[in-house]
Amino acid sequence: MQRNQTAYVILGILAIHPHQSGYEIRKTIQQSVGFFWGESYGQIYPTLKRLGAEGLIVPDVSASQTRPKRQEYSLTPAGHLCLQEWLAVPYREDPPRDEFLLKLFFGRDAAPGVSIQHIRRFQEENRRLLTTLLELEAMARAHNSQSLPGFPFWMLTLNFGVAQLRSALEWSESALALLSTGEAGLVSNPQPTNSTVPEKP
Amino acid sequence: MQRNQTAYVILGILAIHPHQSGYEIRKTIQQSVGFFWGESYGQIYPTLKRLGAEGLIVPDVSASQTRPKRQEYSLTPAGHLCLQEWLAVPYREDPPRDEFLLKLFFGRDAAPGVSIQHIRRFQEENRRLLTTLLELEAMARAHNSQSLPGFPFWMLTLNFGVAQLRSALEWSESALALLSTGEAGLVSNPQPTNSTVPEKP
DNA sequence: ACACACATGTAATTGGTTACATGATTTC
DNA sequence: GAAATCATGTAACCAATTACATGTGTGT
Repeated sequence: MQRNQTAYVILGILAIHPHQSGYEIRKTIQQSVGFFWGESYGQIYPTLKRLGAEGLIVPDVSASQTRPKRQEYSLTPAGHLCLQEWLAVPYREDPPRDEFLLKLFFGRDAAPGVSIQHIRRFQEENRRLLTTLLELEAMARAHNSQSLPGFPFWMLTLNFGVAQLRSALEWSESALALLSTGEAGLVSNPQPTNSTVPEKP
Repeated sequence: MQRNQTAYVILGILAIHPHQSGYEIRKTIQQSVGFFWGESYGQIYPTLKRLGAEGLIVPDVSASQTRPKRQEYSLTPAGHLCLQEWLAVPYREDPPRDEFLLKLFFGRDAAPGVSIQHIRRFQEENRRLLTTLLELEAMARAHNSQSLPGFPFWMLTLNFGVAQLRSALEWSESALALLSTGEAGLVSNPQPTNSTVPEKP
């Protein structure tokens, strides 16, 4: 097996952004790959220790300007090599589990209106996420970036997210339309129907 | 806490299709919700026992025509109620983890060509899955179904899958285009470029 | 005779979340 | 001086996969 995924995210983040502490690494993860990857402290701190013991990262001793005590780390050459090797290995897709789709699939056995509610929530969350991603994209384009060597890859994943969300939102409209004829029932929350899918500006 | 997801899939499957054994339940899962949900035997058999002990399902005693010894189960009224309650609870989305996107994101640090390889594989797998789903859809439409009360929900999830896959495939084309200018490197496997995205017939 | 699909299960391990414990620093 | 956020960590728990063990029936 040997799937230490957490370790590799940390290596990858440190490769882009050296001298970060566990706390910062987590924040960076949330802000950059957050929409398709998450890590908890309970996973990060122990892994940081382990990576240090294996010589893949080193705790920064210098530049003790840090206000509260905190430990920053950087990649060693061995760590960078390790990251590169992992990147070359075919990706492994872990078994998918989408509770939203599952509940929808079993919608026949749900009380009337339930599935519609789920789809509504799905829509709202996807809209929210989509606007976040579009903002991120705009910032990235406008701001510095561009010339950074990581930029195209970062854009690629962003574009992927945007494309998936748009398609999910389109689907959700047709899904609601389909269920409204026949389901309906007690459909609360008519909602001011805030526009529809955000478009790129 | 309290997310017994496995238990609910089993209840849901038995609600649609009673008198199934653990082995069959697993097959049914793979064939129906397989593209967004998976279960292993190590999870199914113990859960079956537990659900029996809780009175949510009953082992079928009758109709012992089954060639090899095997235990079939059916929902009890309590089990059906339990399923309904669970369906009404807002879905919980578990933290996303997409190793493909992660490796792509760190593509800057990969050897040349690596990211392209990943995308190629991604494309192939999505094409395969898409054709499978389209076949399923065609069968479902043509075949019996239609009138079954579960049909619209089943279609909804299928349509979702198809939409997501199409959008992913479109994205992958543009991604390859983007990486080909600059990456390239030693791009093996020029591949006979088997058409592109399958269209609906 | 051999292999493969049917069929049921258990044990070990792991990957991961959650909750808890603790304390410093900033901001209101 | 209270609250929020920065910051690091540990322990308990759990869901799930994997590998193993075992045996029957079917087809070649």
